[in-house]
Amino acid sequence: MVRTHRVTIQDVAVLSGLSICTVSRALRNLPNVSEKAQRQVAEAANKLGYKASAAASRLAGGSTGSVAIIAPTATAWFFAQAVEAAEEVFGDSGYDTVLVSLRNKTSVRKQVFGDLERLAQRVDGLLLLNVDLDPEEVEALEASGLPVASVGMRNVPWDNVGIDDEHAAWQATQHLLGLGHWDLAVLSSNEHSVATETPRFHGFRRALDEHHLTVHPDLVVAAGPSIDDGRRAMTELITRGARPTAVFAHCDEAAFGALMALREHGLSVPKNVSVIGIDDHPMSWFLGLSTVAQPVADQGAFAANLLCERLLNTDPPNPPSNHLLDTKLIERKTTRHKR
Amino acid sequence: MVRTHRVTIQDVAVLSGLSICTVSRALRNLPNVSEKAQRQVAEAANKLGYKASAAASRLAGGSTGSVAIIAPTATAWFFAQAVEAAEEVFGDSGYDTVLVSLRNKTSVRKQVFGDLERLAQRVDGLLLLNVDLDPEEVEALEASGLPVASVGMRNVPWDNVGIDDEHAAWQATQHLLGLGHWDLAVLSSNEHSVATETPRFHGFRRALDEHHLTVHPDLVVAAGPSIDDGRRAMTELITRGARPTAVFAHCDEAAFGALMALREHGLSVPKNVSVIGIDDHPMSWFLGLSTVAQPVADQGAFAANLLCERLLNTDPPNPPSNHLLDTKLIERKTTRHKR
DNA sequence: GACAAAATTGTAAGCGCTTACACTTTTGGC
DNA sequence: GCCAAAAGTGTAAGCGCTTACAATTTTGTC
Repeated sequence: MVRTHRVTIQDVAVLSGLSICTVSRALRNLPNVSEKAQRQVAEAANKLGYKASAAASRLAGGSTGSVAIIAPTATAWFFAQAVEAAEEVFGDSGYDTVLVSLRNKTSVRKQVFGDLERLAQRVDGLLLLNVDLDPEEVEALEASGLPVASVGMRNVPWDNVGIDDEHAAWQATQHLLGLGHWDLAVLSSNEHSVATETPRFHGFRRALDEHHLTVHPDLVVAAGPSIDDGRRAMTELITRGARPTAVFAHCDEAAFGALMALREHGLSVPKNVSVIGIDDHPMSWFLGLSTVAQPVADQGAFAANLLCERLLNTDPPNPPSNHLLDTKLIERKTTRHKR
Repeated sequence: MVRTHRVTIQDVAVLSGLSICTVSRALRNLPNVSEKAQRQVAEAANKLGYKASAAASRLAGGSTGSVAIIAPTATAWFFAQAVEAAEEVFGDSGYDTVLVSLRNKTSVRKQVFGDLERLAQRVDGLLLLNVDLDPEEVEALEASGLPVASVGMRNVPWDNVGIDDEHAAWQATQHLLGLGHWDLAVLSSNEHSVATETPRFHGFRRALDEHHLTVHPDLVVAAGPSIDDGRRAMTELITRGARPTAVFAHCDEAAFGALMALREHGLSVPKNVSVIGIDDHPMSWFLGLSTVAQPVADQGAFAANLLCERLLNTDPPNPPSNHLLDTKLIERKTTRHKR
């Protein structure tokens, strides 16, 4: 069966005996279409295997059938998981997924948020993963008119799904403190690239506060969500002469890196130093890494679903919702009571 | 500066004092445009900040400004790395990246390759990552007219970048054999979902052949590119009563899983069992995993560049090229001479 | 210089869809 | 039954671009 000519809405109109306009409305489930017409159109479209042209639809003011996922990086474990989970949801809802990795580069970031019109032209909605937005960017997003949903963000004027990052960090830190450690180092980030790092740092600080301890600036070091970054950060700490008895890493991958650096410098875990992360990466169990577990794919899928709902629901613009999923402290072998 | 109306090609035409048609040609660097016109158009477009509408362009028969990356999964380390590297190249060339994860599901796969027309409608080109295509799918791809490039595939009628998978597997296996092991297990795949697994299995077998050994069916077990799969596969092997003295895993993540399973069953590595993988994952160094290193991001970026070239170059359709990058055996602590 | 060929530019017809608006039919109340 | 309101349908004008093809200008040759 060779078809030389693309099946257009016109063909469906002819076959169904209705006008193009009615077909268009029927296909999009708009009101003012009789059940009979609806049925005829569905039948004709189905028989013809009609698929609307995204380009034409878009050009005429309709939807693009795509959504974009914006993430600080696409390689880190968390993001790869969340992206795939979201992509699945989008795919099942008929949307193509455009992946935009900011690659932790200011230039890319400026390019993306500086020209949201371009994106708005090409996608129907945006899913932001842990993007640490500044107020101007939030405003630009609002101005773009694009429906947005996010994972791991705070105080944003759209649907969000995440964990209580501050609490998760508090749990981890509290665990360390409970073991008698007070010289705590943090592998965090001052670059504001990953949104979850700020609340996690706050959670860390709050736990210290509660024990009447203060954050020692020399024990704070930046690390992105990667093994290499964690390793580099921990190495810097050690090289600098810092000798914390415990380390809180903002994610498991950074913690892995820390474990590496510690071992490279002859420090044994947990004998000399305790280490804890957040995530519960599949490697963590094997390495005995204590951590705070969070559901990752769930967050991506959940947020993607929220976005899809907004995209489909035309009528009642519900107020933005914020959903926090549970986290759980998992004690393993990298944390131990201070001797 | 509020702009109420989208800058169209019309605006550029007016400002440059030329016709829409000439502007369109100039913007796309088509022939038959005087240098003067070219300059005027560039200037006007620049001043106006003109960006062509992808939808309009596409509808009229032009390009979409997007490419799709198709991968068996998006979560495995290899794929996350390759995807991000490719996405960067595409982004720098002005293309949006549509991510399509097959999620190792036949249904998704059929859906994607069964309706390439849909994709052809929405993207200008395709980058396939280790997709183990059957002949019909290759044919469908050819029929779609979409420019294609790939990573890790064999005998395909388009540009490909990869490593010599058979050789890499041979290197790994040879290493094991050289250490005196002859009861070798393989964590491979019979599902034909990841393209590199077949040649790797062949490489494994060839090494055995050369030592006049044969592959023992009981020591072959399927495992996708994930820690969980590796763990499950190794557990199955052990539960089944198999007692190989060495294990070759088709990728490092599967090897990690194998290490876990071995430890869970009280088998120590490398004392009781040697383990080797392929990849050189960032964790491998830390775990002391012997492996065959391959450049991953390079492959993704390289293939993406090849695709971009095809997309841009209008004139000479060069014959498809195949590029093999080097691999290197890295001996670490999970492999040891058989006692 | 004249003239054909080559190079450049413009005209206008779509691409396939959405949507304002006009038109026709149905519905419901009295 | 009558009539206004409501519901359903159709007409036609774009959306912003590409591309035959026609029109114009430039180039090259003798």
